[in-house]
Amino acid sequence: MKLNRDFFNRNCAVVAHDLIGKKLVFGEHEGIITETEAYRGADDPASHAHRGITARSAIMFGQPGKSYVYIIYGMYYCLNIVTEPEGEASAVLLRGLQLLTPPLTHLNGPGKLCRHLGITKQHNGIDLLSDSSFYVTEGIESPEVHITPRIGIKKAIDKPWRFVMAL
DNA sequence: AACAGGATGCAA
DNA sequence: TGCATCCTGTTT
Repeated sequence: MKLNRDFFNRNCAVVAHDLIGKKLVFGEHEGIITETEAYRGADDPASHAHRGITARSAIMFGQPGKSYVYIIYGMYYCLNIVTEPEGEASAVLLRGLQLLTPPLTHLNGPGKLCRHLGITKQHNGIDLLSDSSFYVTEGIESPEVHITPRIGIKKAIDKPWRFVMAL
């Protein structure tokens, strides 16, 4: 059962928490989401949307349930899902995936995740609610979730907005 | 522990 | 035009 718009139309930290254990489908690839991070807008210095709308960050202000793909350090793609009502900048970064399709490995890190799935900038702005091959469905019933500060950033490292599924 | 690789956006 | 950045693989 595909997650509906209301699931993403909530506070990004709540969505990031609830996405743990859900199943991501991307073409032939399927996997359980094991690690996420929440990013907000003006109140979050670590977010691309911190300084307002730019060509890159505009999607974060848009409709919840859409994909946000950006290039980091010039070579890796990172996959996010837009959350909160239109006009409220926020997104959830997908950092970890337990593959259900070969090679059944655990993808650790947003760059590796996108590289394996074949996600590129052409997958930016896709509506996961209306796409037939790129979406999120129910997965594990009640996974145990660990909450920690976000990693890989230098600002706002105090906010506990990283969510990891317990093994 | 340091760094290369190199798109993007901001300050200058 | 310069510099920092939501990363990763390779080399000290």
